[in-house]
Amino acid sequence: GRIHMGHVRNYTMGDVVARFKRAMGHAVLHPMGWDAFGMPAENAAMAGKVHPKKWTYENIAAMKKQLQSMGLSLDWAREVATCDPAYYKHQQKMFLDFLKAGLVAREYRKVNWDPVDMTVLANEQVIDGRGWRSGALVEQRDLYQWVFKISDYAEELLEALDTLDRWPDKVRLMQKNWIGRSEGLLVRFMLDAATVPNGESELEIFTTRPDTLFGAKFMAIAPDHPLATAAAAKNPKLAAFIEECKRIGTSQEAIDTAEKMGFDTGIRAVHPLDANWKLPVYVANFILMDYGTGAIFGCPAHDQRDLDFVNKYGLGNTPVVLPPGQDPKTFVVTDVAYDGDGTMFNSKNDVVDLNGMTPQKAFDTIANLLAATTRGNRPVGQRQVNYRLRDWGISRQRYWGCPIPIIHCDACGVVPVPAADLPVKLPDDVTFDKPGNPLDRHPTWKHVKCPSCGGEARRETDTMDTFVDSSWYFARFTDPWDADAPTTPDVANRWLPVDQYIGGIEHAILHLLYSRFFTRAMKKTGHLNIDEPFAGLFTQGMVVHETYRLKSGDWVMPADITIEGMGDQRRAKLTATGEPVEIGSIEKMSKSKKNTVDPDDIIAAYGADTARWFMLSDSPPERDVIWTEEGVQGAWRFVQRLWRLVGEVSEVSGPATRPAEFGAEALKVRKAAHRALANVSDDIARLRFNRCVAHIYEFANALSEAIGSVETAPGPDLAWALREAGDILVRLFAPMMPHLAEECWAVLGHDSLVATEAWPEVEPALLIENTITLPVQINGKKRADVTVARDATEDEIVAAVLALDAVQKALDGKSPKKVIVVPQRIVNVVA
RNA sequence: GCGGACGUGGCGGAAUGGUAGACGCAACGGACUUAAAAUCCGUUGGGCUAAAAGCCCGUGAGGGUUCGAGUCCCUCCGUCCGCACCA
Repeated sequence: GRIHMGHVRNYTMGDVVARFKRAMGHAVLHPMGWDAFGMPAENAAMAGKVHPKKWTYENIAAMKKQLQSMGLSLDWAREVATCDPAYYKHQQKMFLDFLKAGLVAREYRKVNWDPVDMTVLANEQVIDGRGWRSGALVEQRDLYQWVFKISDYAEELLEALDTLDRWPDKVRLMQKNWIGRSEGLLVRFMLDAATVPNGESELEIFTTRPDTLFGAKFMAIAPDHPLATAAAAKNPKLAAFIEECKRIGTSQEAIDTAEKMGFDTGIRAVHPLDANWKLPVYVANFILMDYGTGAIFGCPAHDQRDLDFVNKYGLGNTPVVLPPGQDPKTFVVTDVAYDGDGTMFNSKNDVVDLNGMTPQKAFDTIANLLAATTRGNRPVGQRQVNYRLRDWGISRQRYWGCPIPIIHCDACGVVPVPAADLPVKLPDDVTFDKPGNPLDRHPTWKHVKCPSCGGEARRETDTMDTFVDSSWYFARFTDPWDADAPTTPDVANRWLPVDQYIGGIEHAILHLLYSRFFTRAMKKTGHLNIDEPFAGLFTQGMVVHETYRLKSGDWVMPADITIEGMGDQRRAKLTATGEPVEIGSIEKMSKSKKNTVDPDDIIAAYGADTARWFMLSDSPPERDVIWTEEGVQGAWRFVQRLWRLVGEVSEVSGPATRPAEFGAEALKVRKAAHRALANVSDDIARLRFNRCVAHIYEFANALSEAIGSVETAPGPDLAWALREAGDILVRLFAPMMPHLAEECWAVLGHDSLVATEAWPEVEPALLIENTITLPVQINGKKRADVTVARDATEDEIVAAVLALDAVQKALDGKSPKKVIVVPQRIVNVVA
């Protein structure tokens, strides 16, 4: 099988990690070098709710100092960490292929802008709820952005989720919600000519509830809707309102506490089903320009936001969907909108009669009616599927990233860098002394000749989002030696998709969705011919640890404290000074909370095998592992025990030739070994490593007992069985504790490496018992056991059960109402 | 607000609708030792009981389906996660 463990930012990562490891003498358990050294700003900002600027420059200074102390220069770090020219060459080529295929666009976009760092924030950074998006630090700007047209694949990405049957439902659901498909209707409302600012004739809205058109009370448009802008030009109060919305709109607190605010523009819209029905057009702060058309019609009775709005502005509501069991004469909506199913009412005029229909039928009726009604050669209403998923903005105003291979020429416009000139490399001599993009500030780097006309031109100074790097590395891995192309399609198609991808849940949406898009884009451009990148996905938990904090609020490392007492009496103090320390919640290991355990310390104290064993044994892999000292010590003791046990086995184990017959003792050992083998094999395949560990403990306990009961020299059959058991035991734990296993394998007299040995074969006959013991229930409660032959008939079992004392006593001479025999499982007597 | 997951001993956790608590940690008792550590043996959900046998109660709370429910269904409580003014 092919397994990708973890998510590596790019192909140079191994090199970065390896070189740091060597340079620092530091064991790196997780390939996080890129985040830690390449992108301190992003990383720190996400982890610590700290403004990135502070971290960027301080961190780079700190990093520089650290590197100097190691005899290395910042230039060296940059060389390693920023860009593998080979990888970026192919990435740039692919970017240009995507461009040619219409998968890339340059959009004049409203972006979230960090005014202090002068950096565009990625979409996800603003909306993902982590840390630093406080209103004071984010403003909206209009800017050119390079985007990948992932929204072209919205439907396909959504539909194909059903084919990913080895992905967790949770991740599929998260992606489904992220794509956010909704079916509705685009409706063109005429505007009352006497009320419009500049002769505008109509307003197009998107709705998923055209069935509730008769409940309409108002229209609302986004503060940055063109109609709002036009109206504001002639209405200073409206302009002030819009300004206020924009100011508040970017702050998350404002959205959380969201008060619905609106401003009547004075414009009136004409109801599409009744030319005499005029609706006021408001500018409202809860309408998003990004979604639909940036305009809605409000039906307060059946939409909570609209209801909140009308209740504030006194516009009233008319219910048009009657909930089941309600009386149309008395049903009213006051504070809670009704968005459920029901029967249409209050929905009839000369044009159409919806009364009595289901909302779905009414939806279709209106959709068909408005599709058939035309104005100016276009239908008034048109079915439309909308997606929440937006195109992927990849432009970053940062140094750390793959340069976008584009040249801007005043005469020729946007010109791709010719293939022969790839890769576009980052300059080495950049300064980080000022905020903003060092590439843009660089004196010479961006000035180039236009490849098309030869005139003066400028390089694109944006670099790519590093998610681009991670979106196709798995394909590159299939043939990293191909110098000419990003992939060797034959090779990639043979290897991919990845059978089992293992990563953290934090990548559930972005990384995994981007990779799925990239796979499609690479298929379209001929780099791959597969549909999905990852056939199986497993999301593993994190290692977490208690946090410790001083009165002053400073966090303290676990290594610096001493813990006394137990349970509620547990108290911690600073080892050095005795100052009391508060024991806090268990959280993801992070540098900011200092609840990390240094891998060096673990390895020095217990060895890597113990660390691995503990992490596997403690919790199911999808759950977080709580790192505890006691738990690790327990694992360590077991390592010692295994070592002794294997030594004992090697002393008593016997001949290499298999005896023809096995006595009872030998058979018992063999059964234990093969049962453990069968169980571990099964659980490894299902990634249930904590159960594997339990089976190995059980087997080791059984083997110890068997050896303990050998008084003198064992007979040849037992000796052979012990030898077999030892061999199986070592191979069972070899994947989990490879170093120990190799040592043990040698002790058992093998010349080979256990790593190269085949997995042992189960002898099925040893898993079958001749007699089975069934629990006996009386009225569903366990009262006794019965031991019968494995192939006993149901009648024989019933007879045996009815003969039991406990059953006799319970029946008290009566015959049972019913006896349920579940073969190989249980017997239940219903008295 | 919407969506999802989860809730089992002192702790981490086992349990295709079929003996609840596998296995481990911690704790307690014992053996070994001058002693400690390590190691080995044993006990360990609660209650009734001197003890054993036996019985009763126990998987967040309440109800339901079933011969049988930790597991399935309904209501509620709690915790965690994701999305969040998406029309």
